[in-house]
Amino acid sequence: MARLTPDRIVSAAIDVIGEVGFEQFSVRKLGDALEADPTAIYRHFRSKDALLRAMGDRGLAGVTDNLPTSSWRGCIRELCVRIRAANLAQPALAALVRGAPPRHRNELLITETMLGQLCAAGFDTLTAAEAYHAVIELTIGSATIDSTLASMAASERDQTYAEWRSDYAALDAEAFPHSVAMAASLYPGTADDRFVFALDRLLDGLAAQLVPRPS
Amino acid sequence: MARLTPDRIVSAAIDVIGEVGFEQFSVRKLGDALEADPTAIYRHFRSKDALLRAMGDRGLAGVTDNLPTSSWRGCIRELCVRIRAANLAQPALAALVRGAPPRHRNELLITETMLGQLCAAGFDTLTAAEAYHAVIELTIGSATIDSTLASMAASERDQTYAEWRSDYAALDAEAFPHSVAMAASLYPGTADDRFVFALDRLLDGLAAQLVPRPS
DNA sequence: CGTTCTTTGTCAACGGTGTTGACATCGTCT
DNA sequence: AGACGATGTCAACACCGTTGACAAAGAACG
Repeated sequence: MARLTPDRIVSAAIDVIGEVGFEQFSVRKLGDALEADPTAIYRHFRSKDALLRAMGDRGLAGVTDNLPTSSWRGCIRELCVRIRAANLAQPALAALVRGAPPRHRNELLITETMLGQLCAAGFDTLTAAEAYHAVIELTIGSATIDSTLASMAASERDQTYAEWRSDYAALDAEAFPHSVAMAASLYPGTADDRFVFALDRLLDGLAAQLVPRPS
Repeated sequence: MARLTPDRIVSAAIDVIGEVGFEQFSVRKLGDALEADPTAIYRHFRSKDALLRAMGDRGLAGVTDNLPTSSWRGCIRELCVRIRAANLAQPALAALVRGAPPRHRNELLITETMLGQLCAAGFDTLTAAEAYHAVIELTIGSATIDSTLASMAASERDQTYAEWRSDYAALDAEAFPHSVAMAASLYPGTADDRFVFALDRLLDGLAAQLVPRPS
């Protein structure tokens, strides 16, 4: 068997997570997949956390490449959609949000791109910073929330949504009139659709900040 | 020692988490704090997850009481600020967002309140559902991201922010011009301030959806 | 009252986890 | 050839959530 390398370990870890899910991912299972002793991984990563971090960084590779630059809104929108997709594809990324945020190269590229677009759009420094944080919080936060459901099979996911809707529908109609009435309409479209709707509304609100001062 | 009750267990669990932190919280330590066998907890909660859920719901108690009803925006805004505060005070809450359906009473009250406000404001059913999900994702997601920093002491937190800003300032000015230039302006105000800014912009965008059809 | 039956606490144990230290191996460089 | 550092292997530690068997303690009922 070929030698162990950080790259090979990260690739295998992504595969294993894809098979057994993030919750069930363990160093021992990773060792099995690599056909190597689990503890050999610690020769290449100081801890499981460091491994997850490296996986996250790989997931963000290329996320700022070839973005549409015709409008700041379109650029940021596309970038956020990609970040979300990367997060959902790599549960390790979403899980890392809770710990101290690692400042890797790809994340820095995201920040640079967004700040550049916002400044070019005409936001003053303070508002640009606020807008950057607003967009990032929505994107990362939403991805964190949706990451577990995103890792489920489509049929299983649909069934979960159906269960939740019927939970709302089964509530006491007097105490929860709106919940019962709207039960069938909750969780509309896909989670991606709902995120894009929220993002577009946020961008609407940010764009409105721009209007009062047309320079 | 008095009998074990769900209430007593939840209270003790909150104390233990306050002492040892959420990551180090375990059923065994909870058993020690209760001076009871750890497995006795399973007579009152089906799993550790169910216990955490109950803790989360207690943190949300009263969150929908006495909300300002003069405007739907003001009401939802205040409600979201309270939800965020509850999440930051209870790390268990923030950790639970992973695929947890809102089954508990206080969570249901939140949903009911928001849906009622949005319907009363004039949103059609679909848009109200989308708006609800948008606001909730921003609020919960943002709280999840900020929960780790929120658990730090103020001085330590400020130092962390200062470190991050100097990280940005120390970047290569050619590759990351905007990051370097805006380093001092990043993370403006408090995390709460930044959340409220994002929430207000999202509500701006949602309100704009309302205008085109004044009925 | 006695006798069931259900609830609750205790104990031991299972199978899992991340991680460490000692030991063996192997490639490389002097 | 010999030394040495990097890498893989193995056993073990200290935990973890959870389960099943068993005992005590009430509650329900004839």
